[in-house]
Amino acid sequence: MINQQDHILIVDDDRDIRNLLADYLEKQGLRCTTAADGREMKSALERHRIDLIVLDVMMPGDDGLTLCRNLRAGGGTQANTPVLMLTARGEDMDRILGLEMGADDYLPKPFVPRELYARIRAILRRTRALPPNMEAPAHAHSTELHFGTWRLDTIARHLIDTDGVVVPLSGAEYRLLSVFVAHPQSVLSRDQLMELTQGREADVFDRSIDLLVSRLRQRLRDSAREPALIKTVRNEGYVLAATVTAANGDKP
Amino acid sequence: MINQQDHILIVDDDRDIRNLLADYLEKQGLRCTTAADGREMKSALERHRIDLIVLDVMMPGDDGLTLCRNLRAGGGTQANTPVLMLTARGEDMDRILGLEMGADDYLPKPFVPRELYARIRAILRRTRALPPNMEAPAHAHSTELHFGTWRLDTIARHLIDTDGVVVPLSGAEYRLLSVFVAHPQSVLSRDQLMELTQGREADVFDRSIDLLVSRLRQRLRDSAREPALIKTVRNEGYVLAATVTAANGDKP
DNA sequence: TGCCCACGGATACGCAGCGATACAAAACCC
DNA sequence: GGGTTTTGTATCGCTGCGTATCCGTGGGCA
Repeated sequence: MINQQDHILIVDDDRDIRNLLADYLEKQGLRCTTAADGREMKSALERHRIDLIVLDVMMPGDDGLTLCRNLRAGGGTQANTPVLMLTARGEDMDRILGLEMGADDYLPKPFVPRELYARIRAILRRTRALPPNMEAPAHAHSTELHFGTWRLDTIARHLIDTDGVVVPLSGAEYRLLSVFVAHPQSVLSRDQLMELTQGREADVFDRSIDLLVSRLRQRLRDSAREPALIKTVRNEGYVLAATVTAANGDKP
Repeated sequence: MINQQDHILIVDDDRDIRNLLADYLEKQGLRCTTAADGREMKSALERHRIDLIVLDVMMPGDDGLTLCRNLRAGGGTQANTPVLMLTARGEDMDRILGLEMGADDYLPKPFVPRELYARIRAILRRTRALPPNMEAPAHAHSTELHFGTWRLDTIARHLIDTDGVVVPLSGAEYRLLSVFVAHPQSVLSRDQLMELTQGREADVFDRSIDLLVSRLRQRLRDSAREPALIKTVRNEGYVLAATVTAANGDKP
């Protein structure tokens, strides 16, 4: 498969700065997405697998500090994404890096893009190293997700039906299903699914997602004709038409 | 969590290093105490409420690993204090981070103080974030780790099944399994596994990890076709699909 | 209503990634 | 130093997943 690029999300209200930084970083071989405010940032985080966020402190509406704190506190799947904060000189650096905010580094303006790139690489190198086993015992979130008549065991990475029969999943199938259960009842385009499962973009006439959905439906014993779980939305994508409830898989 | 300064204990036999680090960290707003050996460390722990210990591995007398293990096993009030281990590159990183030793992170020398500060912040943030009452189990020093139907005896370095039958492991097999057990449910790439088990980089078409996994699966009586424990994630690596719990191996 | 046609389902097939076995080199052990 | 155990290399075969292709179908439009 391809050399998976790191994906940077740049959040800044100034359009020129956003584009300038994105252009520079892309020249250095990074992949970039931009967002103008907290709302766009949130939506970008839902649509892409982001490796690092560059966040401006000074912004109208929610400022960078607030956004960073919310990100960390939110507990979403991307709550631990590294953050590099862009600050004006003289701001309270300690607080930014401090425990409350939880940024991974900061860069005072003005700066040269080269410096930004260097810091991004440094942070990525650090975080790339294995996360030390912070969460040894039972995970905060649950290990079994119920939807329809199925349970998805997120530890064993397989399905269990009502009779307790285990249905194994391949790696790609598990990733795809994970994405669906993370976004139930919302239509996911092929681009989004591609992005969220593989972190890469789809070629123009890529049908691999269709095929994967087809294989997943077989696993779920869901027919394409009358799908109970994964419904096709013509010209748009697919939807998981079921409610997902979290339950911990503790056995008595 | 507010203005109360975090208090770091630096344990290193080299006086210059101790002072250098303490000065730097104090400039960053942390409070520091230093200790030259295990005895001083113990006494500092009795006299102060320490938030994090920076511990050098290489020391005359008791080395850092021993001190860390004793700290965890001792069961004192500070038995769960986070530990950041300073190591020479190529040391047995998986054991350091592993559940047996119970360090929270390590930093290979040489490093820049800034890096140390960043990691300290990261650890404090993580441990702060944990609910206050879930004490101990995370890092309780234990000689036996349970996962699936197996127990891993980390002293004898072998496996025990439900019937008490002992399955021996070779050195490489044990190291690999330790890494998996220290990072359950996360997909580990071949590069990471190579790094953590051997401390060296993989050649382009190195298949030694595959082979080792295969041998380990045999030991665990886990088939590659329908793996219950070590699952293959195509193009990515392997994942231990089980929860790991630390238990002390005391038998009634 | 009937035709068109684009979209998506299904099947076939190829390839690269992985599993397994055999064998060689290296390390270890009396 | 010879035998044993462990670990890496070479090779072959299988399979998961992607591409190619064909077919069913459903909606738009006259």
